[in-house]
Amino acid sequence: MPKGRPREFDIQKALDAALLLFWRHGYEGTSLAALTKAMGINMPSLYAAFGNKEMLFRKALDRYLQKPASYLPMALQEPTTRRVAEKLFSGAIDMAMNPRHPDGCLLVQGALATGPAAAPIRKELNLRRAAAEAAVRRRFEQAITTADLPASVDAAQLACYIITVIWGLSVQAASGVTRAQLQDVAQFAMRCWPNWA
Amino acid sequence: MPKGRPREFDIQKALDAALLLFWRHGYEGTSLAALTKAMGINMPSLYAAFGNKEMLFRKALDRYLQKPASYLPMALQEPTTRRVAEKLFSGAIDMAMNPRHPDGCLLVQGALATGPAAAPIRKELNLRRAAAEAAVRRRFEQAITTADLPASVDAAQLACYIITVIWGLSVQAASGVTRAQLQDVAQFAMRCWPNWA
DNA sequence: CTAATTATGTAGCGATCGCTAAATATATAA
DNA sequence: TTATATATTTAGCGATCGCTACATAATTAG
Repeated sequence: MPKGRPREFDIQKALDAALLLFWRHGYEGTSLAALTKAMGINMPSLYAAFGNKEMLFRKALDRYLQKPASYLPMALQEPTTRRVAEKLFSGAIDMAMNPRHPDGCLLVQGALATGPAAAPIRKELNLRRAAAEAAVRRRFEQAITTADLPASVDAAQLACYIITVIWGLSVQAASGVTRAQLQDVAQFAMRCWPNWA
Repeated sequence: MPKGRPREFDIQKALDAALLLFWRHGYEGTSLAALTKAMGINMPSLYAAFGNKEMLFRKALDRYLQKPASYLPMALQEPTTRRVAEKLFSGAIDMAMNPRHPDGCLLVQGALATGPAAAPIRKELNLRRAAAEAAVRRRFEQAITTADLPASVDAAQLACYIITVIWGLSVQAASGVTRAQLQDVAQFAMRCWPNWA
């Protein structure tokens, strides 16, 4: 046990509460007053445990990627690229429509357009979205070497298409569209999967 | 000429300046101080001419839909649904990548996730996005009656797919993706256009 | 025990938020 | 001219923003 007075709150539960708020209201739309209230702690405890608002958001973002958004690395482990794509869509829809947390994707609605003060967070999310697309691209490049995809396919282009549709699904989810509609979109999007040589 | 002291600024140019700020920084990320500076007027003039921040945003939104986002109703006038879809994509990309104004789409990045104070604006944008999708759906429904689309096609599903991809393209545009990449995505998305009976 | 260390609660910092009262300036109407 | 009406300027309102100083409480080390 460390020295000093022990912390009276669960740092993970507090982080989860912060994640939910950032997810629902965005980085700029979430005030520290709302955060401390939802986390059940007061301001000095928040600053001692997480640094400041920006660091708190980054830690909530890490947690988001590890837990609710883990569908993406999971999907990349599917044996065929077609099943990878299908899993990416179904996983994105399941997450964006899970009633246990806000609709949509934190990477998209966390800070898409912000004031100058939140520019570092906006850029961080840009990088994370680009990283997600790069992970999908690498998976497709690998599939070309194993002949699961024809060599004529542009892996980067295919990944950009899949990810673009997923960001679109995230926007739709945040807009109140039904799960069935998103599933129809995903099914439709899979119609242009490469059969071509 | 009306009575009283004449207005010393062009109300349309001021509105355009406000539109650019809202577009780039979102509703919450745009302060009235930044607005008055960019519009070249002071606060009482802004309130006399536009009401308040929310009304100013709504008027900027109207102007956005009439001018930069007019590609959508234009595209719906194309003779065939395939060309409608192609024009929707190319128009969306041209607008979201026009260097004369911020990247992306105001309907998406204006207020996707907000704090409670901006909830009315967020809901307004939800409605406008839904209205855009409904307009595309009606165009496709009409195409079924003229046999440009087979009756087996679900017009609502097709419209939802097209619009979802466009929102995704808007997110990608706001992320710094290149025009060529978006054009590849659009070309790829058109691969699943109905040839089926 | 005392000393050192860490967390909590209270209170409030300076800055910015959206917004407006009051005075002044410039036009038309009589 | 005088009265009326609208716009601009200056100044600052109350509220909230992110953040922190300070005192107090609770633990370990010695």
